[in-house]
Amino acid sequence: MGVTQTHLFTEEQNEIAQLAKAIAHPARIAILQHLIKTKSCINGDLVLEIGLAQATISQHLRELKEAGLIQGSIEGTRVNYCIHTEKWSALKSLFQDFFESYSDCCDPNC
Amino acid sequence: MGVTQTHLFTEEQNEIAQLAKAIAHPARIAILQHLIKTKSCINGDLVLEIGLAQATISQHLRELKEAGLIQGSIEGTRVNYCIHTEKWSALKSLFQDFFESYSDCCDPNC
DNA sequence: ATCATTTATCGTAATATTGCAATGAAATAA
DNA sequence: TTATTTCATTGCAATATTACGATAAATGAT
Repeated sequence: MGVTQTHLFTEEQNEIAQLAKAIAHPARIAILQHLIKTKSCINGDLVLEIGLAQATISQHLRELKEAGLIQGSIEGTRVNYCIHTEKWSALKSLFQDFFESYSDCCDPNC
Repeated sequence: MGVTQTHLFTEEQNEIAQLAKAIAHPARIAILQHLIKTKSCINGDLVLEIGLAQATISQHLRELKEAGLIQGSIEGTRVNYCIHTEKWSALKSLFQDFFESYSDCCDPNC
């Protein structure tokens, strides 16, 4: 026990949950917001911006990368991360559809 | 260690992360979808619908209730859960704003 | 009152997440 | 070459999550 029973659920349910989990930490929200604001940034900037240790930031970056939400390109000794536009759009649509599946069905005009 | 450093982040970052965490499990997505489809339901229905034990479903329902996303009303020995409309709308707006903060800033037309 | 039904809670085990110091790896600068 | 800088990875400790059996609490039925 202690492990999510993925096989019990649909692919969509698992996908929504997994992407929600990717953004289910304030540090990762902060990272994404910083990436959006500065259009790109590096690990070092984030360590100063957020108060967490370098190893911890790196770990959060990896999770966001594994979820496909960001991508990094190496520039010398630095790494330039930015939002993965296509994945971001896909996430937006997926969540939008999920949230609207409620309001749509209860909207008296439909 | 092992505990999220909430104090390092803004209230908004913590709120988005916390709500994302509330839906960051396929069982809770399945529960919400079932509530939306049937417009209301009870614990027992969900145990049959989803393959998890009654205690586990009850636990997930509590998490959704604590996040404010659903509310339950007692009907005899049963409990009738439904989506909390206002909170759902708030969640939708919060996520919509977050997702659009990227596309807006990168839209060449703005 | 007794029993059945339904949901919540408790206790516990297995696993996952969070955070960081220490160390590695890779490029640049001296 | 020998530092220095920057990021990734490893290993570990603390805490959180997931799941379920057992049990409690509350209502309704007999």
